[in-house]
Amino acid sequence: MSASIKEVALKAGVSIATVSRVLNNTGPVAEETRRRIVETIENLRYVPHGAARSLITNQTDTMGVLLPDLYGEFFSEVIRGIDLAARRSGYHVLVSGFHSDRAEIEAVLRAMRGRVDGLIVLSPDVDAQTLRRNLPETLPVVLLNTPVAGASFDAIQIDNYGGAFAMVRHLAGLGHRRIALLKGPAENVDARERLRGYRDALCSLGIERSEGLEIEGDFSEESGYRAGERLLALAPRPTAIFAANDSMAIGCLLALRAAGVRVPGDVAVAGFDDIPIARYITPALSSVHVPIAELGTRAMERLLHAVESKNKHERRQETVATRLVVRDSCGGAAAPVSASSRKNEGGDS
Amino acid sequence: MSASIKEVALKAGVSIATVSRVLNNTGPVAEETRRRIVETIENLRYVPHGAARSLITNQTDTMGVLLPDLYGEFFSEVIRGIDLAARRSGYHVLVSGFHSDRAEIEAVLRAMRGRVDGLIVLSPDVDAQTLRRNLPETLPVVLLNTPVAGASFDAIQIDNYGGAFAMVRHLAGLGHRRIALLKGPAENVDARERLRGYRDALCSLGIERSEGLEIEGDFSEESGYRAGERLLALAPRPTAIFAANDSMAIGCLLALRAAGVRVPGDVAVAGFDDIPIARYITPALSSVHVPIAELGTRAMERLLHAVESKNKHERRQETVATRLVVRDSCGGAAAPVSASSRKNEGGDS
DNA sequence: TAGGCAACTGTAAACGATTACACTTCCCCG
DNA sequence: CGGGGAAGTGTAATCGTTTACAGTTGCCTA
Repeated sequence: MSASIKEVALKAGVSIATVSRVLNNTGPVAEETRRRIVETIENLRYVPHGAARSLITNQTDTMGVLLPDLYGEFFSEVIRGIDLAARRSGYHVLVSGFHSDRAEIEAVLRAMRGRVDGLIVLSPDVDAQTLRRNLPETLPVVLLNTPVAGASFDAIQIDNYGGAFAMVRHLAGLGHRRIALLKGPAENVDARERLRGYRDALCSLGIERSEGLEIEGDFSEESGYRAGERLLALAPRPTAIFAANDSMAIGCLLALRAAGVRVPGDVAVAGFDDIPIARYITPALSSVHVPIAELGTRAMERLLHAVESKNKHERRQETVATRLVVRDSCGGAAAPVSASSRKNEGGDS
Repeated sequence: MSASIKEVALKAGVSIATVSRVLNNTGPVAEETRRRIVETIENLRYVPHGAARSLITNQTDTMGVLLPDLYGEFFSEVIRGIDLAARRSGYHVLVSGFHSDRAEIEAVLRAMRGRVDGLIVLSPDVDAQTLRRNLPETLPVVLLNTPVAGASFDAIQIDNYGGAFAMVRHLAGLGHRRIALLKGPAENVDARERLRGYRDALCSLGIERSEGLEIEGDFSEESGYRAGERLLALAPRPTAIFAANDSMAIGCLLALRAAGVRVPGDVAVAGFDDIPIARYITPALSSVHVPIAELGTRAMERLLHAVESKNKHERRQETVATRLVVRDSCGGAAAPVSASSRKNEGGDS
């Protein structure tokens, strides 16, 4: 294996304590000695052993990230944001991704001991109990887009509510009154919040809500297609369709196209997430932009703060603002509009 | 902090050695004693300390992944493949992503000591020298899509050559003779190999190559757009355009659309990578599909093998096959065709 | 000139595990 | 009845660091 501090000390004719001192710039070392040691270190290409250091300092300079079984752009963007913030502060990132069942998550959670200084958990499936039970109490944790209520964890979330609210009001502003909603899975928080935003927006506009205009979906493109077909069969057709995510919006768009319905001429369509494809599909899809990387960055910054304060800081729930992106599919103007910027501090859910 | 093995030993009334034995199932332990220890472990919610264990066993159960500044789907897919294979064998994954300059890469490489058992490097910018100089010789390394020639490293690559070759022959099979190539950056290996495949395919078809039909590009959508404009201005227009990646193909498509040129009616267009957008753009883009996740999986499997054999195994260069995906943009048939499956063992480049 | 303080350095005890080795028992077999 | 081997357990060294503590200088000041 590669050289240890002992060998460096030997070759430089000093004790390991002195080597350690120049390594960490702690305590005084004579200039001449320092020079000799630095030189030896370079000759031997010595690098301190991470694990050994961790053992004594009780810190690993590593942050863990726990992800669900997650596809595509969202995943990479969130990691990008996390890694960026982490590296800026000299931390490494240990990812553990693509988990499905709970036993697996528990195993991974436990395996984190002695490996990370903090943890970001992004998982709709995990409950606060499971977390607390499988982690040392002193380990700082930040929940990312994870539905754990209560003030016991730091948490960062997308402003689903505000985004949906803004989009519906935008559609209404274009003159639409019969606005359908393509719902996401009922157990998904994002979906629930978007639904809430939709309903409240209608309410705020004085438009009466109709059960028939809320169609079931599961966030998949296919469910969007089927929903599109069902919406077309409706007695008074909706004039606008708001899908709770872009995949469904695209599926819906395809169904409309197949049926010969013009978008936005006959029906306006909008999505949520602003995935890259949204810009390219014809017609270009209006959507609610979610700053995914920022989500990651914010979570990591929060975590860094938690680590610094030794987890004794005040817990906080943050919401990351979304942004309306208006394109061809809803026939509106072209300028992006700020959608929301709620920031909810303190511990209430 | 959480309990240590010492506390477990104390509470269970045994020595730490015995606890360690039941932990790792090494050596004999009386049934009654084992029961008592297991119980104590669960009561105390004891989990072995990763760093401490690493120190003595000299293994971390973690694999490092070094990535360049990389966007989107490719990134997440490759990580997915890597993580999948890693977890299957009980390893964790330490990512370090989004590096740009070399000094940074060196720093990260060194920081890996004592943190990982092996390393996957995915970086067009790093040379073999830099790698060897900053890593312990005993550390297994697998290069992923990284242009390091020679037999000194394990390496996995995409079959860029075969994919490009197949696509050009497919276009020719549709009757095209003037096939333009939209090149990628000259310093990029992927781009170079695709260029080589293009040229060789033309040659194999007895079509004479024309300098004018090879247009510069840098893999960006914008450069694709500009290239599209230039191609339209050409005296005898090409009847088909093969872009070295999908982003450029899409840019090109937009340029053609803006100019009122019909695709595939007037000009056929094809790309490379088969990014998700390819399916959705109108007309749907023919492309060469790259199994990105498989790339990651294969790299990790190779790495696991290297770790098992203590890095004393035979080095090997592998190539992952690509697959032709024919869609509307080139006006051909609809059935996917196997493009290539070279596998090149042993050490020559 | 003695005492004290600063600068520099070394010794040794941690950190939390694994594991070689040695030590009891106990049982079995000749 | 004695010797040997297996089973069960403990002691202590070890991994590569950091760091409290103590020791040695040398210089300054009273």
